[in-house]
Amino acid sequence: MPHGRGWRRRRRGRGHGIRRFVEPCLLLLLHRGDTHGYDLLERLPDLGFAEETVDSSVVYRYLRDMEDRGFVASTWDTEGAGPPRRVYRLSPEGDRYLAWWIEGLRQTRVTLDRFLQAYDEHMELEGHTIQIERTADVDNQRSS
Amino acid sequence: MPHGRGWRRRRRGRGHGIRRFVEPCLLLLLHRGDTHGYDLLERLPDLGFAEETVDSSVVYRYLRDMEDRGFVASTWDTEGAGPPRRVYRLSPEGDRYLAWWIEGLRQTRVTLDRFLQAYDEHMELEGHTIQIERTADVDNQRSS
DNA sequence: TACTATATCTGCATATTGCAGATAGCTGTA
DNA sequence: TACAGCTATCTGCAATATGCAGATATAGTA
Repeated sequence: MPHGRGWRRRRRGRGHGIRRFVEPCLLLLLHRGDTHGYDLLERLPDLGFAEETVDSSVVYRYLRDMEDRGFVASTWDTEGAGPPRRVYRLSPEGDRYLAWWIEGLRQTRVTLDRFLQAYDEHMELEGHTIQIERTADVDNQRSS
Repeated sequence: MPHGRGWRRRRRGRGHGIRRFVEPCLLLLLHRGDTHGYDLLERLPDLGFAEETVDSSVVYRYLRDMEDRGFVASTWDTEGAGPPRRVYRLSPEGDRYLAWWIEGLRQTRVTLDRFLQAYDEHMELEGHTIQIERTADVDNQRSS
């Protein structure tokens, strides 16, 4: 539960949004080709994180975690300028993991659409009711 | 991060899915009319939780929390059979909170669609590449 | 040297959520 | 009466998710 008492007050966590969404994003980016964490971090905004920024710690933690689970493999790249980079490559398991994610996200979209449609339908009915009430009021005013 | 090492192993949390999604569901249900927690719990499956079940503790906690934040108000109903029920009513604040949720969920849908489209486009390109590679192979076989 | 950009990683606090179980009233039945 | 089962609400706990702050290190530039 949000601790904040006020409106929308939520210092940590983004409140709504899809859980663990960075994970499929990283998987897709890695499916396009091998890279290191910092590069992935910079590419994330193109992939859904237009408004919201992802913290670098989250990206690095997911990468390490996915390596532990065998979805990616890393090697050190000491070529070029700057500090060494840990370059990640998607494994066949990671490929299947991405497919599993996509399946889940498609289901999430169905759920989301169904909910938003339920909302719209309810509000439209509500609108009609208000319309009828207003008409009734007008009639009352006329008849009085 | 998921602690489980195996595939899809995730005993708690549903992994993907929309965070706090029960909250807007409860708000919409309450917008349709006042009711108590148990009734809301039973109505939730109609509203997006077709597959997954929501634990009763989650529902009751969100209701109490939203009451603390002024989005709903409760009264005890001791009429009728069974134990007393705490009946919730949406407040004007709760009404605006629902509207805020809807706004966020529409944004989430945009993000989700954009990601899934990026995936589909990438996979289609991938498919084309494979097609070209295969054609090249066939050509090689022919020329050899 | 000091500052900046690149790059990775850790610790902490908070938030989210499933699971287990406590408590209690009412209903039907052996 | 006893007890099983349904209704109804609530608490504690553990696992997970995630933002924030900051540590560490390399290399280029003023």
